[in-house]
Amino acid sequence: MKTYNPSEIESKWNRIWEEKPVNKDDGKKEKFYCLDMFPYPSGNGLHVGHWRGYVISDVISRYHIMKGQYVIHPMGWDAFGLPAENYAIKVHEHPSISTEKNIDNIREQIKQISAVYDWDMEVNTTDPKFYKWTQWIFVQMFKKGLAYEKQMPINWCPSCKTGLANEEVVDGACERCGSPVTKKNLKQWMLKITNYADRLLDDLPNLDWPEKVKKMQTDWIGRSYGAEVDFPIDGRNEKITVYTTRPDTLFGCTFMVLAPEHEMAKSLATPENEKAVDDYIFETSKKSSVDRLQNKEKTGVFTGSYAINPINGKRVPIWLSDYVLADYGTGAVMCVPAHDDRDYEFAKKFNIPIIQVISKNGKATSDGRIPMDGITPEDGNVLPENEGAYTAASGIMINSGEWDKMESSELKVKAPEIIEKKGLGKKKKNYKFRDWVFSRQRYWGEPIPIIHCEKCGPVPVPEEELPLLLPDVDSYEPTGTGESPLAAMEDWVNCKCPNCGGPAKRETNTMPQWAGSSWYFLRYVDNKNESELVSKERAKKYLPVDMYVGGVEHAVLHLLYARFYTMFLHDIGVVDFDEPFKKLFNQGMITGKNGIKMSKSKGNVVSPDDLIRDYGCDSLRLYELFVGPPELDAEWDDRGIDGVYRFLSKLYRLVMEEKDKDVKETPELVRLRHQLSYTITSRMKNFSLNTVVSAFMEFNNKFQELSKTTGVDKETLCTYARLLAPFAPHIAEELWEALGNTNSVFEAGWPEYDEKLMEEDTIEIPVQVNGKTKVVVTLPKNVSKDEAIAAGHSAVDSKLSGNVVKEIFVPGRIINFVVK
RNA sequence: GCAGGAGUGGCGGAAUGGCAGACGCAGCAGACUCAAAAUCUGCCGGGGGUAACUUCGUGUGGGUUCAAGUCCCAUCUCCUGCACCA
Repeated sequence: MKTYNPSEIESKWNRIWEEKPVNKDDGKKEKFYCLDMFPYPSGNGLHVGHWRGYVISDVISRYHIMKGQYVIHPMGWDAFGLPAENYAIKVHEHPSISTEKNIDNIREQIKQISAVYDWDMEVNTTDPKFYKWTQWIFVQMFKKGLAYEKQMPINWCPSCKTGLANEEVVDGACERCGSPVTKKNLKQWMLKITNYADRLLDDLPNLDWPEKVKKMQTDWIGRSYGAEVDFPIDGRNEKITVYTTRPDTLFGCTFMVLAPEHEMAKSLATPENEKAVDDYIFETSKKSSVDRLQNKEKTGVFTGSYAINPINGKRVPIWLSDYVLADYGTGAVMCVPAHDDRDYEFAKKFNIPIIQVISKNGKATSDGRIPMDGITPEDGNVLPENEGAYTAASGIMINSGEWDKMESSELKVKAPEIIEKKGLGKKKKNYKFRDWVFSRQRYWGEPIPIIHCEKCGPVPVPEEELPLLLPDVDSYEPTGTGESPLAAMEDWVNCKCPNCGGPAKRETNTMPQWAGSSWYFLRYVDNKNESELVSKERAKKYLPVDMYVGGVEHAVLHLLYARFYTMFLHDIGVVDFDEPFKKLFNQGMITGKNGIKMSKSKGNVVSPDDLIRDYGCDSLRLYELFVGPPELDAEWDDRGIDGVYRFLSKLYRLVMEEKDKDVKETPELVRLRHQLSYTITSRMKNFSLNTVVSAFMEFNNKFQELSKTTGVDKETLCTYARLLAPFAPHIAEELWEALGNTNSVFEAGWPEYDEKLMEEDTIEIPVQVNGKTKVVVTLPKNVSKDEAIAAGHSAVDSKLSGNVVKEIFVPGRIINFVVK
């Protein structure tokens, strides 16, 4: 008897599939686009954690092939960017060489998964034929005014020696290397992603994405509604505009705080406060953003100047404090200590009056006047009833002049308009997120296709001259000066203005890694097109992506950028949809022991190579699924793979023993067959891939038992092979062939099931006494209540002590006697 | 602080309100073997009992229900994300 030999079976079927692909577009099939987040070709190669997402997406792809669809399942390389360049520097090899080597290496590793990738569709972001279009998109954005230059302090990673987008800064540190991020004043190319803020937000509810990711994008964009209010400066013909989401509390404003970076900060200082103000501004400028974030203890300095609250004409002191952010809103806030935690803390620390303007329980405080510790109460100076600020917008307005007795929640909505009508300010919508800093001062990226002309300003490289090739340089290491290594290449930098022909200089910054990944998924389906990014016809036929599988780490970076790019390409007529990914699935991470992330430095990386050699690809695929629910993190344990290997060995032996026996099908076998199809199909639909594997094992155990008695019929074994095909494709093909079939199992279609044929004649029903199961009885499936109760009594009467006060029978479920 | 997720045997994990621990790993005992590996069979949450059986048991405390891992209220711990955004 032949035993299961995975390496023999797998190389055989890999060869056959190479010659006769199982996934074909006959022009009639419905398409299904199943996409993986493409990897950057790191020098370390793949570990079992990388496999997980690829196995999941391949199972989905093969399932859809079995369902009769044409599946677009491509793979490519996100090969520009910092990781690739840092690796090249480390191994002293030009990034173009090291990247190519790494791609060749990873491609071979990915092929070991035996996924149905269509390698004719492969893309590589560093291929000039690809980045021609990355540059083309930038030029289109420039023409539409969405790409613009700005001199400003940006996030700077001193270790990577480049500017970073806000999205790339996590807790004040570089997302890549973890170094604390500093500020550097640089002239930058920016993309006006904020123009798309509302669309990026408002589309989210329609996407079939994990709620977590939608929430992260919502928070990141951070839209808020409120008002800008103008506060005249006392004794000067100037004003300060503040942004507030709580204009309803305007009467409670007792001071104002400006960010130390605010342009008026210095000029507001009165002579006697000048030194303190200067010192404070200087101290703040020295702090890193990490320090500023971590130290939540309020600090501040009084400028000596006052502003006039326009609603009631009261003078309020103007302070500076670093808890106000310069780049959000107007960089100045009105402070209502009674109804804002931060303002409350600040007021307490610096003894500023606190005036309550919302009564929580709908009543004004009884006497309305409670003196505050250490200060003399001014007229109308009231403390909140309890410790701390009352921040909810619900309750009745008090101490608020004409607004008294109004409901706070209603006023909050109406106030911006009231303020606008009174000419005190205007309605305003604000966003937390900023335009996208798009320049990188590094070598290994797409050159930004812009020429700077003294006369004409920035001029795009003419489209027919694209791609603008990344020139070969002697030294590609980052300079750290804020200039790209390209700046040193005078021959390349100096050029003629395409507009006026005069002397001009090329832009020397490159694009961020995200540039290519923001649109690569569009290119797969038309990757050889030299005249268009993607043809209308192919875009219509194959796009957008139906299922996107990848890690959650890209929730606000890649996924937000890709949506922005797609919306833009929609707007200029390249594609006719504006959301790229209909459905998103985030697989959990595979970690080493104790949940520690797999990394070379930790020495806990598990390579798939040895496992494939010892157990085969099918076993590893199954174990990647069996290790736990696909959306949760899972700890890798090498020993677990023995279980799935034993399962496949037993299954193989079963089929080899049963196939020539000519076993007649029995009602039990028919029932099991349909139950199997039903179980696998429904678990597949629920995405419960770990329990799919359990179900295969369970049914295999049942069939092992039956093989000792009635045997297992061919039809049932064939059904098993078809169901197994998306999960363990090689052995499924082998068994399918052994069972006498001459076509591929992937041409056999996904097995249907008939719920009627799944039903058993008898059912097992637990008999409970006071909810505790005492015994299980077997009854006919359509048993009546009376018969069931009678059967229940005869089964447990000997154990009943006391009177039965209630008899419960739930058909097919339970018999329960309530006894007193 | 806010939001989301999780808490079940030695371990990974199963359970449309209806037999808690499926399936697998590890472990124990046995069979085969000169022996080992592989394979096969049985056992495998805690307490009590030779056993039939009994009792407790899904982070903790309450509640709803004939019946709760599952629903409700409160609470603790861990993980993830966001965090002075006015």
